[in-house]
Amino acid sequence: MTIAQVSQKYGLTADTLRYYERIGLIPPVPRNKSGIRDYDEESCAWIELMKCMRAAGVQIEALIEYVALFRQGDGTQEARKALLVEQREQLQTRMADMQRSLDRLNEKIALYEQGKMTDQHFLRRTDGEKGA
Amino acid sequence: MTIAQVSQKYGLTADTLRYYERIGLIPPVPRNKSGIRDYDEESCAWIELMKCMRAAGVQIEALIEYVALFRQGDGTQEARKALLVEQREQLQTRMADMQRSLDRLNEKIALYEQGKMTDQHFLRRTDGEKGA
DNA sequence: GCTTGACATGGAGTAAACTCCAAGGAGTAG
DNA sequence: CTACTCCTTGGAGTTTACTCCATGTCAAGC
Repeated sequence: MTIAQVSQKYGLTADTLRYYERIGLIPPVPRNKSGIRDYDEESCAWIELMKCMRAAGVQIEALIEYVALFRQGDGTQEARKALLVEQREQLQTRMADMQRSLDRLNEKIALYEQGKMTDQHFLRRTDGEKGA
Repeated sequence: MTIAQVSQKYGLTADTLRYYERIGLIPPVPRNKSGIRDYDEESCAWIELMKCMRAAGVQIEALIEYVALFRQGDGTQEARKALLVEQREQLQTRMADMQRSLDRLNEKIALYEQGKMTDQHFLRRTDGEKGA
């Protein structure tokens, strides 16, 4: 597959795909004799994985390190696992933060829906002080 | 409360607190006769709210607009509610992305835990192609 | 009265993650 | 052969959200 096709397939720009490869977020992509990228299934799978991780906010640095360990191979399983566990924890923490935020948004929206929002009332009671 | 105390209380630097006020992420904080900020409960509540929203990744732009509408008052309830609903949707989308990512991390970690990770095996089977 | 320390402002600098661009090569259509 | 399009690289530019800094003010302590 050409870079344009992969770009289309995953909704990432060609620039982003080249950028990901350049910084080591994905392993080097195979090239044809003219030096043009020819993405195979493995490359695509890496891209899809990284798209998923990035969409979830996992830091590029951590992912680069994972790929580096992976490419190094021999005896890096423990380190890789530790890295994944660390990222999982961070992810769970962020999700908990988001849940708290979501709860508050829901409360506020509910107040608006109940029509309890004359401006002056809202001003002092729910946002400024008690945070409904 | 002084800026130092509020900084301490919420774990945000004084620079960040001043920055938030400057860009309108929170309404202007009351000052004493020397022009020094004297945070009251309402200011603190705004800060706490914004800390929560920011921790969840809600964009500053949207929050600034919310505060602007809020300060404008009269007849902006619908717009404010729409804004909150929009942010709630984005938050839910991001949480779903994170859940997908979390599921994949859990799968991978489980494989490492089962000791199914001889390098060559892992290389082709789970990461490169099928993405376990 | 002078020093010290916290706070003020405006503006420059930083980090992360892209995003864009200039210059050039390779394959195809006419 | 020429034009065209898509690809290449290296490097500069952009956006978001802070973070740091120079310079200055003011109240309190010695």
